Amino acid sequence: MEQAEPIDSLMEKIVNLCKRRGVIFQSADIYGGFRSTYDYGPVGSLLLRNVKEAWWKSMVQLRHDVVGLDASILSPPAVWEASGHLENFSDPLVDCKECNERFREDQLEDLGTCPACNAENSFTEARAFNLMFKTHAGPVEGAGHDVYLRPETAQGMFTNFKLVQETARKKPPFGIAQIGKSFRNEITPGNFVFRTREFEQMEMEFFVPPNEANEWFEYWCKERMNWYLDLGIPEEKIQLRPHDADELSHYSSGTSDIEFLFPWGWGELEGVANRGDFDLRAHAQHSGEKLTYFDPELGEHYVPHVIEPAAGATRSMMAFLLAAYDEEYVNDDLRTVLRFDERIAPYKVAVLPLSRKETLTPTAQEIFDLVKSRWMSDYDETQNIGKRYRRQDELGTPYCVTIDFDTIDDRAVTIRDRDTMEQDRVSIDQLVNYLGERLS
RNA sequence: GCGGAUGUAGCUCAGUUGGUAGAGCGCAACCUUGCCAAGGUUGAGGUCGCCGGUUCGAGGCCGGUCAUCCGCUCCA
Repeated sequence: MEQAEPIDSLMEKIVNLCKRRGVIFQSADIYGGFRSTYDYGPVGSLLLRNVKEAWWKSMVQLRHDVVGLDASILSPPAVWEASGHLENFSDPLVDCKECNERFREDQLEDLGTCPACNAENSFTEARAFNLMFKTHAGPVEGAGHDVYLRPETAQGMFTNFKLVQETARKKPPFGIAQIGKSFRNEITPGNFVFRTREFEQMEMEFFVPPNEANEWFEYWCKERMNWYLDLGIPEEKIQLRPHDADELSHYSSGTSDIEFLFPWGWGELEGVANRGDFDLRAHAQHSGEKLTYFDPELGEHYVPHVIEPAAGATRSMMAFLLAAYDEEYVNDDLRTVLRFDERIAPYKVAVLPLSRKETLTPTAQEIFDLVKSRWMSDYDETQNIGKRYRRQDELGTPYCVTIDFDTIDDRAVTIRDRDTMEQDRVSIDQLVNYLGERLS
């Protein structure tokens, strides 16, 4: 069997597989692509959804002390003045008055000489290039109509803190969780979907009494690490790294990153930050609203402190892809398998009639109807069975159900396991039970 | 943003000194009573990233632009 040229890097294999199998496409592909934006295809949209649902389940559904929120993406400048993003969330840029080239001030070797045209002392004053996308609301463009696309989902939890706390009748320690898109005008996006200007976050703000902040910080670091491990990220590819004092964001008094070992090195999947009372205090000050909690037992008001586990949904999805990727040789043929945890796998079950003969079709349809109402399933009847098994392997489908000519007589099907490649003969009556014991 | 490289079919690539495009795999249809990318037949699919220039003629040359990769820098 002739092999295609081996592709050297794991990233290239992943990008290639993502395009071939409908996981991730570059946006506006037919127009030559648009930098730093990606579209999630038929398989990728399932995968991303599963990552988000696994997060939501562990953070909201299975807890009594966290509630959900879905806040707006557009927000007025006042929010970002209070949050500090208008002031701090920027890079200093200078322009050369001679050649109009633009540079990052902190990257220039010699502040007096332009690297492009060698002009002396030609730079403008440093100006902040804000990383927030700005647009305008209503028909009139200009001052007073500016709105911003949120650069993080967190502020929605802070501005809604009081409403959520009162309507959900929660008292600290409690959290507000949100999944949604955020936008940052990054100067240097890259590494596939790792750093993009439009991305999806999974953030939770956990409000605690000030004296409990440190223990909750430790708690969430451990909890979040376990989430990745539980979903199949191997221990040697994930680490918790505390930030040095000079790395801290403007809002943070302590942060640890959960990092994954990407092919290019360690990269952040999630930051667990101790934001103190920075945000609620700032919003209280700017809005004039009282954002405190009255503790009836202590008989006093206090501003809760915030522990924030903020994860990247899209980059986590890429980490799960990379961690799941596996190759092995079967009969001298390369077999590519995505060994996803079944909760992450795009399709849980594939229904594969052994032949396209009319005698099998009704039964195959019957079985597809049976499984698709419970699990996201695929149906494939083209080409030979071996080829179809390998296709499902590349999508990480845990179980394939095949219908053969005996099925018509004995009402039993063959279930093939992705990881062991072993087969079980199971009666159709028992099929849902059999799969239900193995899938969530 | 800077430096370097690259861009030809869904994927991986080949296209000799300019003479208007090929392969393998994949995909689709049919045949094969068939369980791990099998075999046979047939077929779809490309204005060679995009725009402009030079030329009788450009996938090969020139300019611009968009995108990707590597390095620097930076950053959830």
